[in-house]
Amino acid sequence: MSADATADSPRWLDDDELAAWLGLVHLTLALPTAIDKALRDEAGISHTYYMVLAMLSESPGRAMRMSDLSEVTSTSPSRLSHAVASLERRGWVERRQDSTDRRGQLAVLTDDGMRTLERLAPGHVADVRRLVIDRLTERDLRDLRRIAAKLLADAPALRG
Amino acid sequence: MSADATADSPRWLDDDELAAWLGLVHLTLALPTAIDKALRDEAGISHTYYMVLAMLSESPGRAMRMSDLSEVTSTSPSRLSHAVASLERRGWVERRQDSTDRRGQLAVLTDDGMRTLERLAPGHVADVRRLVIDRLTERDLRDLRRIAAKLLADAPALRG
DNA sequence: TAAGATTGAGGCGTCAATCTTG
DNA sequence: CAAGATTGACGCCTCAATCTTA
Repeated sequence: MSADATADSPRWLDDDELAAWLGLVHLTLALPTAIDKALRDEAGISHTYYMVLAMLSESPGRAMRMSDLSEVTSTSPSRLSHAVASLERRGWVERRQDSTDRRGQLAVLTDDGMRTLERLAPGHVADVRRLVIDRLTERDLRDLRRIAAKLLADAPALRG
Repeated sequence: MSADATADSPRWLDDDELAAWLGLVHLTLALPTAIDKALRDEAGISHTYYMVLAMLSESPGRAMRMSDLSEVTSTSPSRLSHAVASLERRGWVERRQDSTDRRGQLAVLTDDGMRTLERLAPGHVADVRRLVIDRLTERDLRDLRRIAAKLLADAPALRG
């Protein structure tokens, strides 16, 4: 990190660069806050927890290995462990040993967890539309996909 | 929140909308993590704390009212109180009563805080360039500013 | 030795309650 | 009563250490 930290003359950001950066910063602060609050009011869980339920629901057998689940949710192994432990206490997820590799653990969505997800999904999608999708044009969405893909691609620091 | 939560047929996201949304989600998860880690390794503070120091440094007298500081850093009053308390313990910020309105508190950047900011700034800007700015074209930056502005403008849920 | 996963401690943020001043 | 700000409890995330199996 910070390879230029000791350089004498760092290249500061010009006005356009700063505006883009600050826009992105405020977005990364405000958007998770809004989404988290909506889900917390409805079901007492964060967006990360919601994504765990959602990813499991679309996986064969409603089950995934912890390590795979960790990747698709952009979550560290430790964070995921805590999250699944918390969801297990609520009865929405169960853990089983992976039969093919005894180091692995499988997270499985319970019927109760599935019902919770189905109860939350419509409101969540409505929030996503209201906060993001419906505020943007087709062109905006295309540009957003392109920019996000560029920033996430081949960026060790921004991916697992 | 979730005005359509009880609707029978929510409008689900199509593939393009979902790709844009998930791109934004992974960005809002990965980017703060990377920026936080860099600053934490250097000085033991989060990006939010860094922004507090940065905003104070550019204010007249290196001072701002808590409520104003709260707005420009996209931070709740409570969160800011905790942050300034923590920065005060490190000796980087001090608090004073606002002389014009005795309800108000002024956060003031100390000399030590200024030195810390000057030590961190070059590395931080280098990180921002490496992770974001230098990966995007002029056109990308223009599109990013436009999209961020749209999402943050007139959105009660995404602003103070 | 590495890979998969967990644990407990400590830091940060939210929430609700509270205090003071306008 | 409203506005500005703080506090303590609780939940989530990071980090480092640990355990088990490959």
